[in-house]
Amino acid sequence: MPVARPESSDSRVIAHVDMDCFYVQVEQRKQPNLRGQPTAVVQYNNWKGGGLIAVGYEARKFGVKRSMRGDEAKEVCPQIHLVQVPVNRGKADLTVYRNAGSEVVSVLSKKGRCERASIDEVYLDLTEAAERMLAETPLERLEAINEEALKSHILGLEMDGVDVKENVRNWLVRPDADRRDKLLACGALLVAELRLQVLEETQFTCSAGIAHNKVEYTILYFISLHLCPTENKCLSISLFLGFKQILAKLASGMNKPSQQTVVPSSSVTKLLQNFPIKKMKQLGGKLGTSIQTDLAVETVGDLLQFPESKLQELYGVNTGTWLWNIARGISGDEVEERLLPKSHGAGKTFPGCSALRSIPAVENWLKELSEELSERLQSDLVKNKRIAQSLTVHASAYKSSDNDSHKKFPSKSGPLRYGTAKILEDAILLFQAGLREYLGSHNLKTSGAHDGWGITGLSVSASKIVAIPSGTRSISNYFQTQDNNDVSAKETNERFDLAGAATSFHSESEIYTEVHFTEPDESPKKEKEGSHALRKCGLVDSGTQTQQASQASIFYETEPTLARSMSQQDGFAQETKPSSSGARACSNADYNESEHSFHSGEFEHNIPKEPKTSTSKQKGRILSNEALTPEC
DNA sequence: CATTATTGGATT
DNA sequence: TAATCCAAT
Repeated sequence: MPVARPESSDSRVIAHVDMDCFYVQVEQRKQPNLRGQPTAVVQYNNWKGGGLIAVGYEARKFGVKRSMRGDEAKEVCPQIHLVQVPVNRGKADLTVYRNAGSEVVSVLSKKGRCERASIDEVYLDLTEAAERMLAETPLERLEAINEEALKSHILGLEMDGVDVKENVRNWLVRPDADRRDKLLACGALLVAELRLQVLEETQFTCSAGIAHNKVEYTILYFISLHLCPTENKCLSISLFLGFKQILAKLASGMNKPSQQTVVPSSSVTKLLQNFPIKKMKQLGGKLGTSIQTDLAVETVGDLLQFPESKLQELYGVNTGTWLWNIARGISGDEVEERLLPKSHGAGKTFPGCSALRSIPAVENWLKELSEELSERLQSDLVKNKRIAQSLTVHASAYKSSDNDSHKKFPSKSGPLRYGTAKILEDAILLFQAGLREYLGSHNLKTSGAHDGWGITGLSVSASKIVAIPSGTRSISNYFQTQDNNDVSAKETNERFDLAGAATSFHSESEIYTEVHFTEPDESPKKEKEGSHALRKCGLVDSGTQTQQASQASIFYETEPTLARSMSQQDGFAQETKPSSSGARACSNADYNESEHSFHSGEFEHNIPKEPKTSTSKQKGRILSNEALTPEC
């Protein structure tokens, strides 16, 4: 539930920066010939042309929409360039976009507190910078104003036809403005600079809103979403909100991306008055719906009539006050300093007939997912000196036999051990625990026998990430929860020596850092599993169960970067891959969405991936070719 | 079971 | 801490 933080007469300067059709921009930077062309990014091309996850502005003019299928997009815009999301290990790989997002963050985080809100969005708290600017340079005497700042849209500012920029300039430097407006004006200047800097350093354009808190931004987001593409929508929304002039103005500027908009507090009340309640952040779901029905409220303005006490008794004290404040554009939501994600996850869905129906099929996919996750954890460790402590496996499933077919598949989690093989091993155990519970009394019998169940989604994620304080040589201290008995700190130390052996080298355009972990003399082999924490959780059945503390005991295996992975992983694969042809043959679900089968010429292929030589993958290719049905 | 893949946050 | 749900993009 939303929690209200007491806060009023808020003079912060909060900006929200949102990349324009980010994935498309990333692809266009990679292939500059796509610039100016109608372009969309699509993933998985073998079913109805794949799903669009980003649509460029040129393509939007043709009515191409996000989450159309590639085929539909082609229908309305035959010239469209469809770029595939990179596929690795049989699944979409968003790494390039994550990295591009990081580039942007590193520019935007220079002027104030910065919160990475998603892969392509950040919040900035520019209060201090704005105050400084105001103190140093009284706006009235500001000579050179960034051209970009002059293009700002000021909500509520009447545009009397003449020179728009002059109008904006006047607003920005208006001597009789109150302090809060002046701060916003400074914010607008700062953001203009930042956006230019982003463009210079990354070649990406972005749009931004500047307001006194996070909530006000919601409005901008709504407006930009709905006004952006077409004139028609623009008109209807304008009428709907009753702000024809302002919004029309805004809309005309929205033709091109790369805009910024200021929300002076004087404009907030009017804007919120007719703002649809369901579009407010946090109210898009059930709470929003119940407010609509309980109170017959359609817009934020409608909420104003209800006293705080009434809202509190209906929705609880916290949510009640939160609502009361929101209706008045008041929000104490802080911008959290956070440049890095709090968790990593790799997942894939297996819709329709692609559902996984055998344990080996599931294990194969868990392997792919675990590899990706491990790679990302490794990179996070090296780049950011952070360690994840918890591993979670989620699945969704159906059960056709039992009438109870819509039972939820339980998620399972436990301590995370580093190393691809360890992660896979634990992921499999967690999955099996989930499956047993899911199937209840059903005995899963032998590995391949599917008893009317199917897995329609799988994901493996890592969370509880903690930083290793810089200057620390050993990390063991940062893992253990108080009770640790059988794995001594000393032993863990021996296994992981971060600062000790870090070297870096260049490779193409990227910089990799290689960290050598010291291997324990006697490698912890299978026997070591007896002490694994999962056993303690009862997730594996073993007679020889060693008593084990619940601490996150982490065994680092050496993780070199490129070439090595083959031998090691293949070795492991053989170990874990329970069955071969038999079980595989019965499952067309095995690798049914591999990247090899696209319709030639229909897509702009993403940099031909180097043949990822993995035995499992090759087997998968062969299999999927014969197992693929036209629809599937 | 065809809006996928990820995130983050809150509740219990 | 684990599991579950919800919301957002």
